[in-house]
Amino acid sequence: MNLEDIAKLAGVSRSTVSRVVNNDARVSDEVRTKVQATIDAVGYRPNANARALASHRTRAIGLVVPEDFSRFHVDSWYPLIIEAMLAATRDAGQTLMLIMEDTFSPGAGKRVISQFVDSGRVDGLLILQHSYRDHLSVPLLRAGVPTIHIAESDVTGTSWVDNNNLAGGEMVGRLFADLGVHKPLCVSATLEHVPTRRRLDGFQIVYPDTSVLITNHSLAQAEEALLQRLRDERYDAIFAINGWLAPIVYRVAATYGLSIPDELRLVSFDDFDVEMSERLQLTSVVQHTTLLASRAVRLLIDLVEGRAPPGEPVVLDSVLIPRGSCGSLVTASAQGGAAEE
Amino acid sequence: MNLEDIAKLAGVSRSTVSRVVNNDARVSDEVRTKVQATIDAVGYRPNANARALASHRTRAIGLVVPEDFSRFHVDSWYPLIIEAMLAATRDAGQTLMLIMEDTFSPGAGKRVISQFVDSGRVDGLLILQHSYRDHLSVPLLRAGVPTIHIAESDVTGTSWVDNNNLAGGEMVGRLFADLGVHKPLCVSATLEHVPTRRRLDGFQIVYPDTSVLITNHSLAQAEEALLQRLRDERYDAIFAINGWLAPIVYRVAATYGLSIPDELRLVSFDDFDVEMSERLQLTSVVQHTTLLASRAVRLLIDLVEGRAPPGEPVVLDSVLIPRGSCGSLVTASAQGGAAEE
DNA sequence: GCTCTTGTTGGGAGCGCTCCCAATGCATAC
DNA sequence: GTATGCATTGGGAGCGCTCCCAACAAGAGC
Repeated sequence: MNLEDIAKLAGVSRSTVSRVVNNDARVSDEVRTKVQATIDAVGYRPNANARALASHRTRAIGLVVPEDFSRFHVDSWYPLIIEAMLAATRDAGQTLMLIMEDTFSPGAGKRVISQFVDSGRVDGLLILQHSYRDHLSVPLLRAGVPTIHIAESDVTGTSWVDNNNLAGGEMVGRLFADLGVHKPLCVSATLEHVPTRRRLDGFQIVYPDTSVLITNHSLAQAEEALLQRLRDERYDAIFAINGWLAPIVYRVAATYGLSIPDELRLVSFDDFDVEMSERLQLTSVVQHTTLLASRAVRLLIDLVEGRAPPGEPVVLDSVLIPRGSCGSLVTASAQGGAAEE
Repeated sequence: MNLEDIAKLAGVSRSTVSRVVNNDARVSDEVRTKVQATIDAVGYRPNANARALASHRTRAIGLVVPEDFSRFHVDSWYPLIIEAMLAATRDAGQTLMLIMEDTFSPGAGKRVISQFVDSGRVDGLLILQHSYRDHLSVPLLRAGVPTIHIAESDVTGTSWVDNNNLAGGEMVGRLFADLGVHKPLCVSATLEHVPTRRRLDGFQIVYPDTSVLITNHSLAQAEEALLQRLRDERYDAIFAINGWLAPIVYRVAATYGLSIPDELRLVSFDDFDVEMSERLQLTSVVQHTTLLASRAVRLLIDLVEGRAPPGEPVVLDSVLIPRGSCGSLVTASAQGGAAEE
C-alpha cells in the first residue's frame, strides 16, 4: 500500500496525497478530508525509507551513550533521561536510535559520523557522556553534524543543554555560610567532568579554600576514601557534588557515629531519586531531568531544520530543595542566575 | 558520494561495487581488491535508506521498553540489558531503535506495528517488559512480525529467550531442604510476571506449601510489607524471587535484630549487581544478562532472515552462586535442566 | 568443430517517496 | 473584454540502492 494506491482510491494524484500526509497547506479542505478518510480507512503508513531517500531527512535522531553506561547505575540518571528523551522524541513525531560508543577512543567521532550520519540513519545527535575528554565534539563540529550535548561543554561552538551548575554550587556555598559552616568538604567522583567542576567553581565563590575529596565511580572505593578522610580530619559539612555519593556519606557518618545534620551537615546535587531523597531527608539541588531531555530534543530538531543557530547553550535554573540533612536556618529556596537562551 | 561515483572511480559498474559492498561471492579477487581500495580511499558509506527501500530490509531492530521503565531502576536490569543488546546489535552490523510503549494500553500492538514495522523503520522487535498482561504479543504474532520476548512467555507461538526459571526456583528449594529449612517465605513483587511465577513453581516442587508474600515495585512499600509479615510470623529462610528485594530483607532483618544467615537464611534471584552481592555475601541464582541479550539479538536476526523458525524458545542454564547468606552446608553449584534450542 | 557450463560483469527497472514545474480554474483589476 | 494574480492540482524526474536478466569469456566435454 503506497501513495499511488491511496491516490487511486481517493481519486486524486500522488502529489495531493503526499501533501495531505505532510500537512501541506496547498490542499483544499474538501480534498484533504476525503484523502485523510481513505488513509485512515486502509491504515496507510508512509514508508520512512523512501521519504528519507527523497527528502534527505530521516526524522530520526541518534542518542550517543558511553560504552559502559550501565556501570553508572549507581544513580538512575541514564534510565531516567533516556525515558524522557524517548517521550520527547515521540511527541515530536521522530524516532530515537541508540548509539553506543567508546568516546574515549580516538576514532569515535569518525565512526559515529560514518555509521550513523553519512549512511543517512540519523539527522542529528544527542550526546550523553561523563567526561569532556572525548573524541566526539571536535569531529562532529568540523563535520557540521547537528549535535546537542547534555552537559555543559567548554568546547567553543558546541550546543549544549544543562542546569546552571555554577549557580547551583554557589547556592550550596551560601547555604553553608548562612548555617555557619566553617570547614566543609566537597566530595566528587572526578573533576574532568565539566558540570562537576563548575559546581565546585560555584561553591568556591563562597568557600575559596574548601577541601575537596576526589574519589571515583566505584561505590566501594568512594566509601573507602571517605572513611579514611573522615578518620583523619574533622569537617562540619559535606557537599556531595554528585548525588549518588550522598548515601555513602550517610553510611560513613553512621560508622563514626556522626549524626546528620547535628554534627555533620549534608547537601547534594542531582535530586532525581526523589523517593530516596525523601527517605533520607536529603537536602539537594535538583536536576530537571525531564525538562532537560525535552529541551535537548526540541533544540536538536530545531537545529536540524535550521530553525535554531548552532552554538547556543540552554541553561536551566538551579533549585535547592531544603530537607533535614542540612539542619535548620534554611530560608533559601533560591533560584540560580538563569540565562535562558 | 554514491555507488555510481565509486564505480566510475574504480572503472567498474555500479553492480560490481554493490557486490563488493555486500560481500557477494561473484566478484573476482582482483576486482574486489581494487574496488575496496577506492571505497576505503574516499570513505564511502552506502546509504541505508536507499538500501532499505530497494531491499525491503532495514538492518535495524526495535527494542520495545515499557512506558515507565525508569521506575524500575531499583535494580539495574534495564541499563545492563540495553547495553548488552546494543553491543550485540553493533556486532551484527545492525542498529537499535528504542521504542517506548505503554504495553498495557489496548492499542499498543497496532501502534508499534504501524509506526515502526509498517513504515519500514525496523525489521523485527525485541520485547522487554515486566508483565505478560500486554497487548503486544497477540497482534505481533498475528501480523507475523519477527519478535523475540526477553522473558518466558505463555502465549503459544511466541519466541522467547530466558533463563531456566523453573529449574532455578527448584534449585533454591533443594538448597533450603539440604539446609534443613522448615518454614521458608517467598517474597516477590508480582506473580503476573511469568518468569517470577515459574521460579515460584520450581520452588514449590520442593516446598509445596510455602508461604508467599506479594509486595509491589515500590521499595518503601515492599519494606513495609515485609516488616509487617516478619513481625507477625517467624520464618527460618527467605527466598527473594526478585533480586532487588534482597537489600530490603537485610534492612528488615537488621530492624528485628535477626542475623543472616544464623537466624534467617537468604537466597535471591537475579545476581547482576555482583558488587552488591559480594558486599552483602548474598547467595543467588545468576541471570546471564549479557548472554541473554546476545542470544536474543542473534535469534531475532536469524528470524528476520528466515534462518530460524518462529516459536522456538531458548532456555539458558540457571546457576546458583553460593555465598554467605544461606549458611553452611552448601554443596550445590548445580545446573538447571538445560533445554538449549 | 560445436555446445554446454561456470564465473564474472554490466545495465535496466523499480523500490516509494519528495521536489519542482506546468497546467488549470477562477476571482479580481484594468 | 483582456490581463493578472492566487489557489489548487497533476505528473516527471530523481533520490541511491538491489534485483534480475543478459552478455561475454573461458574452459570442459563430446
